[in-house]
Amino acid sequence: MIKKSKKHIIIEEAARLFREKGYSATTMRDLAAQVGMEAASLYNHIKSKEEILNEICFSLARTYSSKMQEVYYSDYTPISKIKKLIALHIQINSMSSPLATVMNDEWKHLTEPCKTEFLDMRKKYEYQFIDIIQQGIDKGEIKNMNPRIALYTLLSSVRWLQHWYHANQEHNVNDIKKNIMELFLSGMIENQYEWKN
Amino acid sequence: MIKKSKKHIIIEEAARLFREKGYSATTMRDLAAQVGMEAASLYNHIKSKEEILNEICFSLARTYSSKMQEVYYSDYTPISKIKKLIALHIQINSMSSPLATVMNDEWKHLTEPCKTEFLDMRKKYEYQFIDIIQQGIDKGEIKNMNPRIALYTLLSSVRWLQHWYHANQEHNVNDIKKNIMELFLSGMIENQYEWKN
DNA sequence: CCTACCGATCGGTAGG
DNA sequence: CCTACCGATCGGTAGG
Repeated sequence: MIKKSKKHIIIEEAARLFREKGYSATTMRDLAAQVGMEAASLYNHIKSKEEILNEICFSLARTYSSKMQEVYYSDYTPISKIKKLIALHIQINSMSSPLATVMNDEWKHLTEPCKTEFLDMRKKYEYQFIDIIQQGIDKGEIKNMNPRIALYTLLSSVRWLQHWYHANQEHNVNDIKKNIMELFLSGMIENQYEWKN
Repeated sequence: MIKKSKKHIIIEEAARLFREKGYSATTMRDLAAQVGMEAASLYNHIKSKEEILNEICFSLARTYSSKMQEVYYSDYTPISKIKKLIALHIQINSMSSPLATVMNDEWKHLTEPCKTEFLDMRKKYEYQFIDIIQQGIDKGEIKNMNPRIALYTLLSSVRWLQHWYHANQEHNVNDIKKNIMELFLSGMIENQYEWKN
């Protein structure tokens, strides 16, 4: 991105407002004020409020998808693939960028046919992720667990990082990554402690 | 709850709509249609749209808080306390009730002074939960990890259950509870498998 | 619980 | 990029 077009700036500021107030509660006049122009002038750069949401959701969805293709067809072991994907999610969710929050929380305001297209992309991503987990189970690297439950729990678990961007001073991303990875891969229990009842 | 007052019904239907379309995008006319009356008639039972959101958020917040007091001051070990609290979160998030989703996703539309009051309740809850984890670490039951990171990851990880209420046929709640508990307590890696690099 | 209606504000357009 | 403005719809009220 060599030069930030006005459109680009508008979308960035919109993402910030959508994260803060939600898509529906954000008005074009809010956005115009943020960018420093009148509401009517926004329409010289964007077609509609809806278009902005589309651009946000799909740009990030494409990032996830292309990274998935790269990992899925690589030669790493299933565990290594999973680690790479978790790292990707942590990275994206802990960036100060509001894009992740908006995609995760506001996609339901997409309208057809974009909504279906978006959900299809997500479904494919999840399908490939589940397949990697299943391969890990088949190879004996991963415990025999329900791969869908494991996936949803994994993806869900790193979402809180979205809301933590303001406190990134306390721990850096690598610290957090290490903690979460350890938690998922080998659990929180000390090995010598007997907990099952 | 012996008899469902009209107010109770209105709040329940509102929660369903808020979950589906979001608080801001849900209109009082949508809600009126759902309940089977005119928009103006709603105001014989509730004071404002805002009041509905308040009731939803605080009723569930009180449920969490009172359960926390019960667990926090009990004689169980830290690990057992954590298991009880995770079970509570799984239970609430996997109920078909829309209350959990609304509280989690729409609290930002609360207005002052309710918003601050709500966040204070949440802060206290988190503080007590972190304290339990820290006690587990001090006792050597739990690995030495950052308790705040562990907590947020834990609480975040069960949220996907909210969106899964429609597919509850495939696995029952106990199945899911077992899977998630195992994942958190001892991880997804087979013990004999060497993964650290 | 309804009809009738309010002031405000919404996303967006016309025309320059 | 602005002024001026649009039809629609919002949360809510008056009065019965």
